[in-house]
Amino acid sequence: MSPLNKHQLNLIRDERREQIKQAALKLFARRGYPGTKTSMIAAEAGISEGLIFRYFKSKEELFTTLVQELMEEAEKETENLQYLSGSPYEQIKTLTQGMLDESSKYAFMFILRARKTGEIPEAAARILEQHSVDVVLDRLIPIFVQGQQAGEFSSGDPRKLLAWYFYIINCLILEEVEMEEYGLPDVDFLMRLLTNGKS
Amino acid sequence: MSPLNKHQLNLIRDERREQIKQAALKLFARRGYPGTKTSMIAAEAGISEGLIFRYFKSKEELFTTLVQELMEEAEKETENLQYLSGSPYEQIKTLTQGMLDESSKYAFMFILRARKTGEIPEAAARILEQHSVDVVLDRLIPIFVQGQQAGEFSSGDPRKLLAWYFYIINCLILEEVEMEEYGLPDVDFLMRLLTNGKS
Amino acid sequence: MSPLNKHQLNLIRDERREQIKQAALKLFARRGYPGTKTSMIAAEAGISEGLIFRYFKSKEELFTTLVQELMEEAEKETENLQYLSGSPYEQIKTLTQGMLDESSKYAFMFILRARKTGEIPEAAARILEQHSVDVVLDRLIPIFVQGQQAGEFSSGDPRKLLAWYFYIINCLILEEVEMEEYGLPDVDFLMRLLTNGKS
Amino acid sequence: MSPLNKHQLNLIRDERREQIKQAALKLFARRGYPGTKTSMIAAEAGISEGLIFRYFKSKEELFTTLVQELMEEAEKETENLQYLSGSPYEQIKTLTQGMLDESSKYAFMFILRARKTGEIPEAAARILEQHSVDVVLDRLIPIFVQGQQAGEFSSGDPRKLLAWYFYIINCLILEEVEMEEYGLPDVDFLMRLLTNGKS
DNA sequence: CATGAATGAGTCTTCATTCAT
DNA sequence: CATGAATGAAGACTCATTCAT
Repeated sequence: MSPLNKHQLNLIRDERREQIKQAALKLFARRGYPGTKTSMIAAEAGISEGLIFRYFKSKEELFTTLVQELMEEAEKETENLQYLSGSPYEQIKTLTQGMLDESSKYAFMFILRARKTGEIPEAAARILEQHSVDVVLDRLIPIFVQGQQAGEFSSGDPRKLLAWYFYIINCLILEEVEMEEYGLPDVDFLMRLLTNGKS
Repeated sequence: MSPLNKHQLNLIRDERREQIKQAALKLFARRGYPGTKTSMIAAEAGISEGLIFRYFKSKEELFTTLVQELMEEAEKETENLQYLSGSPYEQIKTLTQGMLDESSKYAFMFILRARKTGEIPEAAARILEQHSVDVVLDRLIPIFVQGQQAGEFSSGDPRKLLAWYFYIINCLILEEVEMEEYGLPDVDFLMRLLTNGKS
Repeated sequence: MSPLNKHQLNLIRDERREQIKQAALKLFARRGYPGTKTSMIAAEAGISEGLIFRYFKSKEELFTTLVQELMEEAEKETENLQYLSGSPYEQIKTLTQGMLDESSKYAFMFILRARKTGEIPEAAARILEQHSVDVVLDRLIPIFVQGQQAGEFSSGDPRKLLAWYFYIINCLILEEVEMEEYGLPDVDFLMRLLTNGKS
Repeated sequence: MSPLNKHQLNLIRDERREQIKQAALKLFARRGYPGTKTSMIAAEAGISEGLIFRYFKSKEELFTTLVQELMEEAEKETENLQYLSGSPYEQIKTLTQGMLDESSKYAFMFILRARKTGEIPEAAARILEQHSVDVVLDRLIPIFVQGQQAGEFSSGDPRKLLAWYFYIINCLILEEVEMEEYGLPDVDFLMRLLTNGKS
């Protein structure tokens, strides 16, 4: 009787849900939680405003869902750090490049902004608290120390240097301004922060 | 005749005005124009919400006043760049330090955020347009080139290197997160972006 | 000890009170109760805003006092109607002129506006209710009938004609617009409403 | 696809818009711009306060829209004056009757009040300035003069007599108080202002 | 399922009123 | 007594959310 069978409906549902999540991700990433109006999400997703609420109980749930899923992904990615290959320099560079890459840009931006701004739903805040950032740093320290020993990286407290370095990378991701003239600083330029500049 | 003379009243008015401006500066700097509620400004200034409107016609005027005054100050500061002393490295370092300094932090953050976000009152946007950022960069190029010749700075397009460098400094100012463990990256660390790392 | 003795203080008090009442009368008359801000009254009276409240407990009390006093005066004036002299035409004309006269303009306007607008304090409304407008009309009817018999006024229900006539006079008082070109209609013109136009 | 087609939605929108405009017209006409609260308009229209703002950007825009539309209509009506028929007396009477008629009452009252009170939005004031009232008067003068020659109207400066007459009509429209006993003065009564009273 | 009209709680702003001086 | 700075409750407007269609 119904023109669409159950399976087809599920496909539509999933697709719509994804569509909304993508739109929301981008907007929350750039504008934060309170700065993102549901009307903007609807416009970005190309749907009506009301429809969002058939897929997510509230703006809050939509946001929290995104936090949840992104953190799970991040967890997995963190695991994959061990499979980085090449010299220490190359490994860090690859990682950096990955972070600055268009494809994952909004995911990083979203999480970073959520962390920075206190202004997120309680539930989302709790999820974020469960996932420490330091884990990543810890994994990178051995690589960095190796690089120091190889003379690729400048000497100094590895933890501090990496913390500062990634702090800067994070800031760049968050700001995302398209520099009109020169574009984003390239990765080799950024890596100077870690090297002796001899390379 | 009057219980408080005119002079005393003016002092009170000026003080209140300043108090409101300081509170607003801090909040606008961190949260942007729409993200800052007048109730927050009142709370930060320790006054009632209504009082703001005896000193400023509207939230919009308060914001625009800040933009105006800060840009005038910036203009003056730009003039002072010529009086920087020391080696090129030291000059850039001093400048950087000044930008990251607590005392001027909110001023920079305010202007940077205003520029980045389109979401400011029309009037404020027009004031910002009148003041180019590139002026500062142009003033620094000769210094930088001198530093390159002296071997203090790495070679490369001076304009591009400086643009990238200050872009990063700007991002740091904008983000302002207190890194729990190590604090903000120190200036010598940041300056590695410009040097060969030999120093 | 005090530079002003009690008597002098009372003089000041009375004068100030009168000053405030005059200012308020004018403004309430023109703009009605809610349309008149206390700041306007203060400005019109040339005093500070706060001072009003040393002489009147509230805007409401100020308004109600005015209603009260004006109604008492009106009562007296109504008595005086019997002393009008001249022909019926002249008597009505004199009365009309008196109503349109600058000196009593605001008093009439005030009361008329108060009556028309429901938007006045409860207490004021109750005072107004106690004083019927019809009393005046009733007093005029004999005069008007006399005029009809004398051929000065056109025939017809005297009460209705007078009611309409004064309704129009009231409207003119209420509107008070300065007609640029010709000024307010003059009384003889208005009186045509009551006469045969033969005069 | 959509549950209501575009046409139906437009009907709803137009109807609501009209509903709001009617409610606003009535209230603005009676109470003026600042005296009319949006909550009153909502109540009068039988809708929620917020809904007004989906149809009009602001109270100001709602008011200005009304001014605009009413002035356009007035323009057309002014054109139609030439098609008045009957004797001069009948023509003026018809016109007067039209102005006092229930159906157009609020439109006249609205415009008259807007003109009288300076307290309207800038944009509305500018529209009003573009439309002179004198045009109507000028059109009526020939008719009136004809009536004078025919002995229907009393002699005297036609422009002045008409100005006074319509000034009074305007006042009546503005005041609109329902006279309990006798209702509004009827038109023949008012016309006595212009005639010799012989008729 | 999808739409967008409708609602109401919260923000910006005004204004009567209070109060320190 | 007189001032004007300060307050808070109410009006204008926005936006997440609901719901008839």
